[in-house]
Amino acid sequence: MQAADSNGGSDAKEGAKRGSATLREVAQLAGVHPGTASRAINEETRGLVSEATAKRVLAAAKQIGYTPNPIARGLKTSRSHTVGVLIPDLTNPLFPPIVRGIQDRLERDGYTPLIANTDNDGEREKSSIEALAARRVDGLLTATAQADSAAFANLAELGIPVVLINRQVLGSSLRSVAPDDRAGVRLAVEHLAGLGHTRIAHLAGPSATSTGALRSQSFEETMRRLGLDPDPALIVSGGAMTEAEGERHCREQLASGVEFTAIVAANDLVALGCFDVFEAEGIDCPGDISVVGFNDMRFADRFDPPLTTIRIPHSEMGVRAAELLLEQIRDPGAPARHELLEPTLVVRGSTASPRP
Amino acid sequence: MQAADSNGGSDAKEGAKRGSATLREVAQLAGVHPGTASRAINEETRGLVSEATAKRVLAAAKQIGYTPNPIARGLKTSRSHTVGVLIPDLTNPLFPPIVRGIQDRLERDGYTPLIANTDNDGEREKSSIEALAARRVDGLLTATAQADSAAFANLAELGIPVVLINRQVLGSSLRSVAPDDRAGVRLAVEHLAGLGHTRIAHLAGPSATSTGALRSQSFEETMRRLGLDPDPALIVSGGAMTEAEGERHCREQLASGVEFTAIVAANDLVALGCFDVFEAEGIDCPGDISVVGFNDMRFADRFDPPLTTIRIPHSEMGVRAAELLLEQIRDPGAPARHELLEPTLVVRGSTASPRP
DNA sequence: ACTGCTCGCGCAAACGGTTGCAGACGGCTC
DNA sequence: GAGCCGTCTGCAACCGTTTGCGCGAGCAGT
Repeated sequence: MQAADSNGGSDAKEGAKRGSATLREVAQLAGVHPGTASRAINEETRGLVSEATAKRVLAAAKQIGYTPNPIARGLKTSRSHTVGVLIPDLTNPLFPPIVRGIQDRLERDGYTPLIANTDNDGEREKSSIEALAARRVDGLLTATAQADSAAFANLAELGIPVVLINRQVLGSSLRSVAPDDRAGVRLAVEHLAGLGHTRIAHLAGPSATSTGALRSQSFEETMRRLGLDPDPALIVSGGAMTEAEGERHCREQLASGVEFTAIVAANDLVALGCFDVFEAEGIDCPGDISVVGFNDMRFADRFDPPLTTIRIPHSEMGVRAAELLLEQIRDPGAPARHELLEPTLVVRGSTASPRP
Repeated sequence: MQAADSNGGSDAKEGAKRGSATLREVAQLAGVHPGTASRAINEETRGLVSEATAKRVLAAAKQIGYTPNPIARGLKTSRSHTVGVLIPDLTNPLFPPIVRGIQDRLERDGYTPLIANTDNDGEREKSSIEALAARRVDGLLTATAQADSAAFANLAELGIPVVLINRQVLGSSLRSVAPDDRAGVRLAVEHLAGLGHTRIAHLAGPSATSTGALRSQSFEETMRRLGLDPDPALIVSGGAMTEAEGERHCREQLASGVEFTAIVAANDLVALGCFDVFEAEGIDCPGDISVVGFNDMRFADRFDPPLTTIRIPHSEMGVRAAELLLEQIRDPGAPARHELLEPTLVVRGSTASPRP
């Protein structure tokens, strides 16, 4: 600050401090070669220099507040210590906890997530992947619903590790972590059947996603196993898993005239859509119709009525996904793994026994 | 370990494609010098080469699928095209829309956000800032409540632009965008007064944050202006703006024995905390006590009762913040600006006239 | 035809680290 | 005491782009 020596350029002296010191400066201060300084500073190569030198270098680094420049390092090592995270929409309450889990786990290992929203739009997804690849991410986590598998195959070819979240591509070598959708739906149907329901409808998600497909598949299986009729007329599928689509499907189902006393919704948002038509049509939930959701997203306990749903460990899902990816980044040859997280039933106010 | 790749060798051809082609290769293919290729590829320097050459280079680039390596570019230009985003907790429903706005706006200009959660912990905040600085972000957006202003001053000194979200440091040169907290609370109080309430309590946030301070300040002012008594016994402040703290404060307020028929909560989460004690104590809302929140976070319309609250344009806030930052990155000399976003009152089911 | 321009392009030096290679040095064995 | 070996450090070549500098060619002016 004190312009003691310089002319006017109060800040332009001492290398301007911009972005802190360089390795070269540290080396100079410690009286060693930059290469040596590099080795001393890097944990893994520290063993290559004498303890005394290491100590001296570290002290020098500390003294002038040196922080390694990851950009420069990345250029040489072609490692960015960065991973891409693809999600449909951060605004969907399902994702923040997942992302949070990812961030926390990644941070521990010095990795930084680059988050991109795709809005479930194939084009956006593709361009996001390209952008991420251009940024030289070391890996990719993706929680998008329908993936252009071509794009991912591409990545795999480039040698960029990928792990899928919340869905899986069967038979592929892509690692994944997802809730046990089948088990979850099983829990839901059994709960409803236990309450005495026999005519249960299913508002399924898009069958193109493993989430949608698995859940409706499990729905049918469980119904059958319990001796109930998985009437195709009671299953409507295809739409996105949003409130709007839930509302639409629920309305359709009601209009079809087929009788039912309970609904297994593809997820909580879809269940919320049902609530909307109930409200509009004067239907009592759970009196007239019971509903169970899926995900147990935040505030599910505060809706009117509080939503009975299937809880999955969101944040843990993020953590595990991050771990799988890290593992794969370090050892690209590791075998593919598909991890399934156990769901649990959370009974609240949206389910009850059917009227006799 | 990585003996995996040696024998199979299927992928090791053609330079392994790892991370796509380099500028040098493009240049070679186009028959020009790398420097020329660089100029041709870069929009801004394209004018320096002949049109014919540019065309040839671009074609070559396209042919071999060249994508510039931002790491290398960043090393040379000391621009990472990356900005840090500091938030307390992504899991707090207030933030996803803000972040989404930031992402969308930044993306348009080729910038990528690096998001870090601080959990309102000073230590974490400091280390996050350091980590972000180490990654050489070009700027910083921060939505954290209480900021160690020293840390930010530090950044400012390093020449890293900062813009504050959802709060402001008065008199500082830091740019900021925030909702007009005073106007918001004014709306809330006027609404309540309009319904006939005279004894209105305020569950304030921490006075150390501009959000908390401004809101409670405006509360008192408005009460006074309306000729109502801003009884200090009706104002409790200090806690974090969470459900738990809201619950605690609400319970305290009730226990104090001071009469009141309405509550202005510091934000929606605090309001939710009130709902919890109402439920536990058998208090009817809005029958016995009216509540108005702040933020109109997602699902505020679905609570029981639907929450009357002050809506602020979250996503727009993110967008504006990003714009301010971009502006400042490009022109560091630009004057400081504090932007205030207009809030609106959203009347729902948690407010009603007091019992006569 | 010669000077003086402008225009396009090549050249090479960065940016800040990492890393294979080789040499210096000291201690050990025989 | 010579040879060998292991340890530590210096050297320099990268990694992929950007960019200041200068040179040669083309062209107009006189």
